[in-house]
Amino acid sequence: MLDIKQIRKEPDKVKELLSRRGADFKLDKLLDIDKIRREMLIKSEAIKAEQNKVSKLIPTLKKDGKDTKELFEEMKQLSDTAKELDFKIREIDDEISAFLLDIPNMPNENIAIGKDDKDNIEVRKHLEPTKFSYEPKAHWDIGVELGILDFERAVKITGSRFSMFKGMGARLERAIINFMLYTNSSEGGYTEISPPFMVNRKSMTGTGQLPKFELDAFGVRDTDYFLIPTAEVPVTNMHADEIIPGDTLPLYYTAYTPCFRAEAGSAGRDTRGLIRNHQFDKVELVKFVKPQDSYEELEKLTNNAENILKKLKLPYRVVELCTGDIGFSSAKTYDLEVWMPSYGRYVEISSCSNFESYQARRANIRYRDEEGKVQYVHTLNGSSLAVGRTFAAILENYQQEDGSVKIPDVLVQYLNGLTIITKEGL
RNA sequence: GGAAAGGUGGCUGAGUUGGCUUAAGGCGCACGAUUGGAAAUCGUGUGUGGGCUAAUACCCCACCGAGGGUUCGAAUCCCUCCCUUUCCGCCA
Repeated sequence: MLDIKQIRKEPDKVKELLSRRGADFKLDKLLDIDKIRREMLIKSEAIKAEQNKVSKLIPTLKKDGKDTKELFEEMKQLSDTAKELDFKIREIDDEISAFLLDIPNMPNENIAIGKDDKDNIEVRKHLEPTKFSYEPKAHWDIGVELGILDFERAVKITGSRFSMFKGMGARLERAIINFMLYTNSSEGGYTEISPPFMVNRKSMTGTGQLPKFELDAFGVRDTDYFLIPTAEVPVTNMHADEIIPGDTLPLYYTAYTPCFRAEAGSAGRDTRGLIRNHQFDKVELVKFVKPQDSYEELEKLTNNAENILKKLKLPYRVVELCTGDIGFSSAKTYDLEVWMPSYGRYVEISSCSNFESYQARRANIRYRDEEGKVQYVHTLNGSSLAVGRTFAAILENYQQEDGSVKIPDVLVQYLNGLTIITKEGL
């Protein structure tokens, strides 16, 4: 969340930056109730100071046999007044905190101002879109024909927007995960984490999924737990309510998890194949860094994610998201988009963001700097990569005219030397 | 899921017949003294959040797992919840 002190100090700057997202957040109302709160707080604290003073005198008064009845009556009055004030302050606190939790992060000042994804900026490109001498097939056709994907049975077992990997499909998916994790830990220096796949409400709030986007998440019945929509949630919240020793920063983590998203609003788009499902696998990168390093770290993290695509020899481009398209908690985001022949365009496969102190403030993640001062860390994360979409991209970009699919070189060692998936080979 | 015990500052550990505790003592840590240097010893300091403020200076408020309550006053009494440990049950 945003810093209420900053909103007080430079309201115009905050308003201006937030307005670049294309919405109005009524900060004046927030500032009004904040002012009332502080006035009441000063009164309440003055009363408590008085109570403390008197309390220290009472034992002596009693010992001297003085009559304290009148004093007690006075103090009772004060105490009641303080309680009334505190009750109102608590109400305002709840109101302020609900308000702040619903306000998104301020976009970084330097990113492109825009309305939606049409205003995003292509930063760079790697490899040309794959060319075919025949009409390329979509991954859902390739996978089903090879018998490595089974959508019909997934729908039978669960429902629409679920998928199932079979035989070499399941093995290929596992190979992709292992390749990503291994590359991230051995080359990127990320520590591998295998976190819980369900988290509590506090964790979902810490990273920004709640309270505003509760409908997008799957809750677990009769509990207050949620299936994680991304490993970002458990891994970022690892350090919630902690003060991290400054000399241990930066911290790099990578985690493979399934991800569960209800995404009620997106029904109707990308209805076929692996692109938009309620459950998908993802390998995530998460960083905790010092504020002054966070933008350099974002570049490095994006490069780490790109590195996976490069090694897989998949054509992709890097897009800088404009102010109208960045996520709720993000200050700056690069999307990696892979070439998807069936779509005839690039499709998002990774999203790398710098959240600055926004999540750190929500989740209370701090560190002690060189001068011993406690301050909020900056958090970052990015997918490296979404596994289902990587699977789809491999099928589509590595497909052969006879319906088989070549295995990218870097994955061969994870498949015991297998170089091609054919129907006969199953 | 059942039973019991317990959650105190960076760690350890007192305090639970409510008020000389503004949380004792010890360890650790930081600085200083001592020393040729070190150890030992001695001294001083040692948290987080909030308010006020130019201030990361004073001062004030809050915090003994979390949240309520009783009281002039709560680490201490009451209620609810969470967690930990041990034992039992169930189970991969």
